[in-house]
Amino acid sequence: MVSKSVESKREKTIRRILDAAAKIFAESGFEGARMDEIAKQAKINKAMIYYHIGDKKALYAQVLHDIIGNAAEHFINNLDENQSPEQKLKYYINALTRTMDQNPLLAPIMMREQASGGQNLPEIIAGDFALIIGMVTNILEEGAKQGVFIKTTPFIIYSLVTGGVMFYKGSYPVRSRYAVFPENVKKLGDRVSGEVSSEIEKLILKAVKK
Amino acid sequence: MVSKSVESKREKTIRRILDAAAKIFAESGFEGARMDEIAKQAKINKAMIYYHIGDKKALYAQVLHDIIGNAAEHFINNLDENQSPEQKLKYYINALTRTMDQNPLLAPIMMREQASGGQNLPEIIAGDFALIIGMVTNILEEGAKQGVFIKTTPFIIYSLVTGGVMFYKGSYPVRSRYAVFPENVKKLGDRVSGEVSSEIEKLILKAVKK
DNA sequence: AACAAGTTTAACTAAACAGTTAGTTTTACT
DNA sequence: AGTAAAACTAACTGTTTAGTTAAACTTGTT
Repeated sequence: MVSKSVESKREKTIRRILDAAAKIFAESGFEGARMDEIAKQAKINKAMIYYHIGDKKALYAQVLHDIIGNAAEHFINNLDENQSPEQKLKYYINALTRTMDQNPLLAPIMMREQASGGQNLPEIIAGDFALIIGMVTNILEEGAKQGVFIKTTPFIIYSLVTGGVMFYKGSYPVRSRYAVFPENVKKLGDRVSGEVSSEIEKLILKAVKK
Repeated sequence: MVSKSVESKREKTIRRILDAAAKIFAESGFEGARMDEIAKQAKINKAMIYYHIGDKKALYAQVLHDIIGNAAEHFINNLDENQSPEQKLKYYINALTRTMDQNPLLAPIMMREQASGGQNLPEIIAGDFALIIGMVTNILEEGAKQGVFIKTTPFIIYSLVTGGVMFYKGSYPVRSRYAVFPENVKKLGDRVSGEVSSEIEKLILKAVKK
């Protein structure tokens, strides 16, 4: 039988590996990530990755599930069905920005996954995305039915919000690296919850309200 | 002296290399791209890349300049300064979507560059982006000064539009691959100019108009 | 035709890489 | 204390990769 302390040691090693892997995959992408570098970052022997988790693909799938799967679940479970469509749409933008700030690796990993056409995206994760898209679609259709929202293509709204937030946050390293960018851009940070979220909420609601 | 026909032969080889490289870099990213695969795709000997252009980094920089630099220039030169801020903002969205459709490699390459924090982004290309951001900023500030637009953070509008368009277009392979996505999403294509552009123009203008 | 400059090729090298293995230490349980 | 399973380590292997080189071919010029 496996005792508690052995279990916790195992879990600790796995946690170190997954944290390091998420960081390296976010920085360098699947192809750019080096197993030796992940091991070094995690301060464990490289063979431990193969022992506890598996090869590079298995490790990547695990990282995706860890980061995206949990976020998606949290997202949907916390939506209050009794709120108005306006409030729900605000909730979505607010929850999205907070999730992105809480896990800064989400934006780069999602962007890379999209750029590669989802070559390494497990179907379960695609299902998580589908749930969120369905949620936003319902909010917008409910609003249109109630006559508070204009008729829109929900996926376009979803794209503007999700893509916009990812773009804003993801552009931070580039914005801050190069001196060529204008000062009004250079003074912005990488935080999207808070003021940025408020402004996006206002803009999007103004756009869709009847 | 270098004659016409030698020159055209040289140019032809370089063109083959750059076209192949753009495709492979878009599909696989900088780290994922293989010099042998680019050579095979271009139907030339791998040594020709090093002879005519240089190493992998130089090739990537050349591809970026070819795709982004030209687009950015075209963008700014075609803006009609005599138009109203509303018309200019519409022009920007319209030009962006047409550029994205004309060059399908732009979206994935830009997304990867952002995800990597611009690790391989030459400063000249960053300057091209800065010009476009400056253009959008001017349009929005001009509109606000004239009292036709509300006061906004221009870079947020820029992010919503650019990120939104890239997200919509970039998500096409994932949307069409997996059966889990709802039908209202599955029926959408990857084209962003035309109907998608019109709807984004309407939404964004509605959002920023006083 | 002879030459030189530009272009192309196939074969090569050295380094980096994912993944393995045999042997060692740690842990939990009796 | 003894033991067996689990966790770990260092050194290794075979392959893939970016980049090179020397020799051959092509083209324009005299």
